[in-house]
Amino acid sequence: MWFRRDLRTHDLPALVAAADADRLACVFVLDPHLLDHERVSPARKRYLRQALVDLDNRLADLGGRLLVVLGDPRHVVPAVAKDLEVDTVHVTADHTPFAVARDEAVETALADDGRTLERHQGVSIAPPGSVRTGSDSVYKVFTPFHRTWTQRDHGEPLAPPAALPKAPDGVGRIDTVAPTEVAQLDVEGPDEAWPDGGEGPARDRLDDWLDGPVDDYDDRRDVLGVPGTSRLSPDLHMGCLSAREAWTRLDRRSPGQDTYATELAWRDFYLHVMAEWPDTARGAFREEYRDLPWHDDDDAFEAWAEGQTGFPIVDAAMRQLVTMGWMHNRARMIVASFLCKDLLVDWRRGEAHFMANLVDGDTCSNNGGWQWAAGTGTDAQQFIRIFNPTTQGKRFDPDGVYVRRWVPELADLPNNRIHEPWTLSEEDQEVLAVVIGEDYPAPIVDHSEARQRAMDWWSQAT
DNA sequence: TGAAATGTTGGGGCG
DNA sequence: ACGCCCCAACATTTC
Repeated sequence: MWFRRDLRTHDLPALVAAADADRLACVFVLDPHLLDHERVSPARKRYLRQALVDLDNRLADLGGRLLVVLGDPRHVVPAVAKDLEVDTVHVTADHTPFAVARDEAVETALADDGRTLERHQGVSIAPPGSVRTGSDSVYKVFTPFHRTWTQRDHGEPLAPPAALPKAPDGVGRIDTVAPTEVAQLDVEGPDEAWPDGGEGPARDRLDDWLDGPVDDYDDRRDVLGVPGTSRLSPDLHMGCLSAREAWTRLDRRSPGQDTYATELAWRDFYLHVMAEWPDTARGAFREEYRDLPWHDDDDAFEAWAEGQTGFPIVDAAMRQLVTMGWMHNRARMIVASFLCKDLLVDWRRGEAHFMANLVDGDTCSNNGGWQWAAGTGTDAQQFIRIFNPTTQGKRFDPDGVYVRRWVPELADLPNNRIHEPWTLSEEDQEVLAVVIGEDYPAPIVDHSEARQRAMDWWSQAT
């Protein structure tokens, strides 16, 4: 069993199948890719380390253990398979272009020695490609996808195996590192802000979520200053939770549960889109938007990334991202619109910045969300969708709780100014010690001018 | 899971 | 009591 982003024992078809063998080794390969500072957030490394320890403990309870091997899986997996003389390597199929290419390479190398790579379902709720239109194509629009997807029987979650087979002889010869000793992932961070990784903490979070908060999801999911969302995204991304189990355990007793189920469907949708059209990982889903003349404006990008745009709601969100490794979904939409429309910076730069900082950074969901914001994706509208950061702030952070938390220099502003501090009189700026341009940046763009510029740019380019 | 412009409605102040 | 005006709140249309 080769674990990747399925670090759990519950509802894991690959593990159930692997547990049927006479002998079983459980392996995780720590790819140098997972250590790249430019691409993987510290919160995510810490999560991964804790998840490996948790998984090792769980496997131990079933009579197994987790072998953590350092290196490139393209070499490590075939080599370990050879050393242990295994017939079959079981995996949970992953659908990003990177994962698909990696698995094909491993499959080929295994086949050279007569071994098999066996893929199982388990990242998404419905297998990619299985939800199809009447004309037998993959859906490009969410709403009809959702209709079909909801009617589908996704099956019942599987229990963990009762026990695991003995390890193969020769397992002691494999060069491993104990899960508790993976120094490369030993990252210190603000404990209260970073989620603990692993199936144990993830299942606790799911239990707590389903125990009540999910029923208020409909009303509270867009309120930025309130913990009204599930916060399960890292658990689902790393596979410490089965999305299918989360979905199955909803009993639809409240609008909140229905709305949450729809969010799980969005996750499946973007995964299905990526599996079918892998080029979307590199550029616009819609061909006509692949060569838009985005502005290569480094100063604007830096101001955005550092939370120094002068728009409180944007700056709050960007600072939350860097500190927590996480950002509220409503805020993700706001900052994405700001980067793509107000600043006209290529959405792929924002996508990469998110991937490098998010604890949950998921290729499919992140890409789908960015393309939604940029207007290049499956949901492209005839009109150009441009968020007004001030309006969004007033609507979704009416009391300024979110802004005050993440932009402390604005904490003393009254509610009716907190989302547009530049409208304070000079006297008020002095009194409140928030002089615009000194204590807090002046807005780097005039939104209404930027909006017009974006609309002109869009009509020129398309 | 948009924003802004435009249209409609209804309450309150006032002559 | 009534008409008129203003304006906020809400709905619809347009981009």
